[in-house]
Order: sequence, then structure tokens, then C-alpha cells
Amino acid sequence: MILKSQVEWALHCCTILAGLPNGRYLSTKALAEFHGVPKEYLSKALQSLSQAKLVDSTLGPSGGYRLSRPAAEISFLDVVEAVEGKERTFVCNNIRTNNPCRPKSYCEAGPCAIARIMWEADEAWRASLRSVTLAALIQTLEKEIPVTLWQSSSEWVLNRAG
Amino acid sequence: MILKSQVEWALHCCTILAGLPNGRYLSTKALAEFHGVPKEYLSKALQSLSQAKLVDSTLGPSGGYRLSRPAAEISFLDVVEAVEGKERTFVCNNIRTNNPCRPKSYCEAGPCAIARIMWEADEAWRASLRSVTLAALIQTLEKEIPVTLWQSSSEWVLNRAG
DNA sequence: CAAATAAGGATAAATAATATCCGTATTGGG
DNA sequence: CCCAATACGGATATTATTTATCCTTATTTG
Repeated sequence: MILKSQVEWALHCCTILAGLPNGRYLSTKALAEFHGVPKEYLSKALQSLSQAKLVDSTLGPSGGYRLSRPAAEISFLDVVEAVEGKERTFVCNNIRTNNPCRPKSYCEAGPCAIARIMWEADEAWRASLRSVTLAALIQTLEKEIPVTLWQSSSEWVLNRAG
Repeated sequence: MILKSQVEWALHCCTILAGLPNGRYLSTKALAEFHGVPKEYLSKALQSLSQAKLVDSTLGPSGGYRLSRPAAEISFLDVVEAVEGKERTFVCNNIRTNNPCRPKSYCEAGPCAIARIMWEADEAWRASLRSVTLAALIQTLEKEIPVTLWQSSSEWVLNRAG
């Protein structure tokens, strides 16, 4: 059980978009080039972000994507769920109903106890992702990344932003 | 990203094994029949449990599996990791190194900040799974499952246990 | 009007999950 | 001692998912 690489790409793209000056857009092409990933496939991830309303898009030359709201109001969970979907990571197939001793008429009261425990863990995972915003990530990155690299990257992006 | 169905099967099988009288074994065949799942494929899941030393196995007629230690000392995480592996659910491909502004000689200090946050959530998931034992599960099930069904299932299993 | 873009459908390739089959070694019961 | 039942592991097949590419359409900027 491994998350799609699109999750990683989407998070990195959101990080870049969060650094854009207000109102500017950045294209799929620029994002793909910056991260060294295939443009056509990255495009699918960005479309997922768009459908989840995490980003706005605009057409034409100088078109592209920007965050649809402040980075402080977008969590890791928002991005992960936009790409992976909101379904739980554990699916209960209710195999308890295959118990040969179970009366045909018997109707289970609620979800299987095993599923409930697995779903609780799933929720713990989501709660952790929900607790971190893109703004918090950027704050961390600003401390960690050398100033020169940070600045040159900003310039690179700005040169390509519509 | 969805867990293998073998995880569900393994958890249900461990539940049954936890209910066995001390020293008795239950075969793959019986476990497969009880849960209505394919015997040959379930066998792979049980082999995973065996390799992880969560269960002991014995050969020959009246052979099968039993828990290798008390149910109170086996957590959901033990079972999940036995089947799914211990690898983290988020893989960092370090695409930050593709940044066109990054000097060729530049050496990253530590893991990517994005990966660290994803791994923290992964750890929250594992911590939740680690906190629940098979013994706790059984305690819950004893309350939820009708006594008649509980007893008839016990008998069914006991009739087939070596 | 031309070039660049997002969006989305169709398709292909690669990988992982699900499943079956078979041979081997081991064990308990007759 | 022999036979049947078993765990184990390897090989293979089938299906679903992930990864990726290609192409068409509508839209927008200059």
C-alpha cells in the first residue's frame, strides 16, 4: 500500500504555487520542468487539484494554476485527498457474514469491530495530515533551504509565471 | 491506496486463532472455509504471519496454525505489517533535486520536509494500530456478538482444531 | 488571427494485487 | 512402516491499478 507518486508531485507543486505573488499563474509546463516529471501526467494531478477546488486555472498563453485560497487554509490532507480520493484505506468486505454458523436471517448490528479499529487508524492518519498546512510547510522550508537556492528558484518561477 | 484484502483475512484469522484452547492448531483449510475465502491464497497470508513469527505452524494431519504468543501481546500493527510490509506508505523520490536552480554539487542536509510530514502521518497511523491488541478486539467482540453465534462458532472451530 | 494553454477522452505500458497449481518435506494416525 | 493431510515455496496466470502518452477541443492572451 503506497501512495501514488502524483501525491508527491501535487504537494511540491502546491508549495511552488504558494510562493507565487498574488494573482499570478504558473503553467503545467513550468511545474513539470521545475520538478523533472512528465508534463502530460503531472497535468492529471493538477486537474485533480482543480476539481477539488484547491487551485484556480486559466487558459491561454500566460495561463496556468494558482492556489484558490491562502496557503494557511490548505492542509496536506486536502492535497492528498484531492489526488488519492477520500475513500478509507481499509475496505471491509464483511467476511464475517461467511461464518458457516451464522443464521441466514441474522442481521449485523453495525460495522465489523475489525473495520472500526482499522478506520480509527485511518482517521489518525488523516488527522495528522489535516493538522499541517501549506503555510506551515513553507515556514519550515524557508528555514532549511539555503537563501541563494530559495531566491534563484523564486526568480526561475517568476520568469515563467503569467 | 487501499490495503490488501489479505490484511482483513489475516486479522480475522488471528481472531479465530486467539480463541483456540492452548496448544491447539487450526488448518488453512478450516480458516478458509470459515471465512469463505480461497484456501490457496489465504495460505500466503498465513505464511506471512508465520514468517513474522506471529504464529507457529505444524505439519501433518491435525496440523495448522496457532498464535505464537498471548493475544494481549499481538497488536493490529504486528498483523498489518506482517502482510503489508514495514515500508512507509509515502515514498519520497526526492524530486527536489531536479530543481533546475540547484547547484550540481549541492548536498541536501536531511530528508525532504514534505516527506517528513507524510512520514509523521504514517507514524500516527501505525501508533493507532499499535495501541490495539488482539485481546482488546476479542473483548469487544464478546460484547457485540450474540452468545449463541459465539458458542456455535467456537464449537465449529474446535471440531476442526488439531 | 496565431500561439499557448487547461481539460478531458482514448489508449498503451508497467507494476501490483489476486488467484491457482504443483512439487517437496514433514508429521500424525492406522 | 505407510498413507493421508498438512505447511511451505516456486511458478504461472489473471485482473486491477498506476504510470504514461497522445490527441482533440475550447479558451484566452497578445
